[in-house]
Amino acid sequence: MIELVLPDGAKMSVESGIKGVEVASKISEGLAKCAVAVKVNDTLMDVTTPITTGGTFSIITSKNPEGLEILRHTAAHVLAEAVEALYPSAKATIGPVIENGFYYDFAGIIIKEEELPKIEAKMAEIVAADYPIERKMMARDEAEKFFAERGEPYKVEIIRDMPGDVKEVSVYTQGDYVELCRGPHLPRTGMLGKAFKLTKVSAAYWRGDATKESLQRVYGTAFFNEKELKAYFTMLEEAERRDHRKLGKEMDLYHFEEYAPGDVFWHPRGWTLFQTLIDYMRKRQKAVGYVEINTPQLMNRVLWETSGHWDWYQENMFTTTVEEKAFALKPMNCPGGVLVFKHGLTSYRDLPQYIGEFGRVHRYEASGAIHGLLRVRAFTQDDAHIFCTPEQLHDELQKVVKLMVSIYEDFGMTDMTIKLSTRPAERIGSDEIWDFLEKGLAEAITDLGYTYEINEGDGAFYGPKLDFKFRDAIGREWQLGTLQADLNLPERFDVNYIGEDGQKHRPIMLHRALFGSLERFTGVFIENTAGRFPFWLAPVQVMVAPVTNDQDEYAKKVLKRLQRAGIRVEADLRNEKISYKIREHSLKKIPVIAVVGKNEAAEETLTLRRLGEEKQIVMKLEDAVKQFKLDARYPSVEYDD
RNA sequence: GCCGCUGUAGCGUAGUGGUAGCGCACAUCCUUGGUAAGGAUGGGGUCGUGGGUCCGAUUCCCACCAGCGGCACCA
Repeated sequence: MIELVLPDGAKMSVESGIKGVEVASKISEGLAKCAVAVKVNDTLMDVTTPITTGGTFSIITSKNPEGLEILRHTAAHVLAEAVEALYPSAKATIGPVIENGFYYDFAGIIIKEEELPKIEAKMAEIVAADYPIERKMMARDEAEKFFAERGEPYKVEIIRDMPGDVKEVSVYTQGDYVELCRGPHLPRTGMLGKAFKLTKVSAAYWRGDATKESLQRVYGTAFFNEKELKAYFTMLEEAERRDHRKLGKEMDLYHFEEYAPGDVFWHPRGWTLFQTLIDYMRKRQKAVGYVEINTPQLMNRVLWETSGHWDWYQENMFTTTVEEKAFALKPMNCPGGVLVFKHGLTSYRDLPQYIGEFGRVHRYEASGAIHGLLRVRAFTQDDAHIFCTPEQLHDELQKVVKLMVSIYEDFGMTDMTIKLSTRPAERIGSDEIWDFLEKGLAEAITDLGYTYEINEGDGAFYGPKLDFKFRDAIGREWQLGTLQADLNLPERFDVNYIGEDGQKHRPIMLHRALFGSLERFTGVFIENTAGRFPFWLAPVQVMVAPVTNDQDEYAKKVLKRLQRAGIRVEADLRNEKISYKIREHSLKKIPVIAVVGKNEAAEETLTLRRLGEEKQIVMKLEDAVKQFKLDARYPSVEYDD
């Protein structure tokens, strides 16, 4: 006999070897019916696997997040069975659960999007057949032989590559289909139900390695009921409406041309937004001691060889040769910053130094990587390099993180994840330096009460980094802010400061960008706000709209008054009905429409309609000016008045 | 870069082996209307680019360019 402790603390004594589903039916038959899996001592197991050890015990149903993962994992197996049935040349590889669904990768076939309904129909047949899904253990060499005979070379490779101490593996059978898998799974294919859908096809590399063969990936998703499935697709459709590429066109912010793939043509309204972001950042940075520099776009290749970028990234650099001298467009601002710092001698008394640059950099991104404003070939970083002593490192890192978070809060962007990227396999600098810097970054974050995830081996070649990631409309993660610690560039460029002892010492260099790329930040921000910018950021803050042309003179007067107050204002004097103008400027997401008619002209007032609000407010012109001036102020910036 | 898909006016789209429509936008005129589309008329297209097949190609084939979805990459 073994003892199981239920979630409510109740203890249950059962014979060893009992199945999870049998335990469930002891509690209630209903529970047994909807049990997806069980959890014994934090290990998930199939409901049909004999339980031989006592301990904590819980039943996983559709209510648990683990339940949904198991459902989707089983859906992936059903997908694999359907594909192998429909495409005899298909070889199954792997099919994991991912956020919002699952996928399965196949070798030996090409599947087009229009073939997905056919596969879904086959999956439905497998569900209708309601095969029991059975787990059994196989000796490792037996399993290898078994899958080799079934013509599943990828399964064989997976078994071969398992660690040496693995002696047996689990396989799952549903009908004639057999899959190598750790499990657990739904007890029967019928439990998958109807709430699944294949969503897209794409290519993927075997084992994520671009030098290996290309596989056919099929993505899908599954839920416990059709209502949730439908809600998921509704949510996706709404998210697509927030796509910055769509809103960028609708709001007339920017466009691209074939002549310059991945390089933005900013329109007046988009550029105003862009410049406002820079203006805001400049004020925030100035307030905490940053200075600003500007360095050349094009610098001699020798500089990039010194910095190490040539060795690492020459494939991704734009280069040109003039009079037999090779130059490269800067892909980073750091060497420029280093040269400015190095120009002259710096005393320890003058550290730390905060040297900022709104630097435009060019990187030849792979053609398939370009994505709207989120991944471009020319972008502007709100870059800064901080030179400090090792003793100052901890404080300086914390200051950057605090400033970064405060800035995101001003934009209402609080849903971020912080990643610590550690030393890559190929790098420069000694292990002692990496140890010191990785520890410094980790402590800076934890000491401030934030948590981070580790991206093993994902650091830059010259140092570890903290990345601040945000999601776009449909949930893809994009890195915005970055904070990098670097002892290598100072070494390579022989950067020094004069210490108290009169000797030269090596400073630590921090690289940091808070927006990261202004272009990317703009894109993510558009998607986060669905284009409804706060007043202080809106490219056009107020649109003056006369009811009839009789009020044109008053409208012009209002326009001039607001312009003089520094408000970004336009007047729509076209011969159109007021409802037409309201509609048009609302669609362009202009925060305030100031309607002026006969009454307003007579009384020197404005009737204000704020975006998204039905109610109208009548204000004296001068009161409105005061209000707009307050609304236009940047958050977290001190104003003297 | 890899695999698949797409490319028709500024934007959104229909369509075809016999050189193209529609809506919005734009222009002119009528209308001067108080909170999400008033009406009429009109201009605008080498159907992504270059080759090929064909009597004839925007349509079929090939290459290239660009975009989209993933993968790989991302200092």
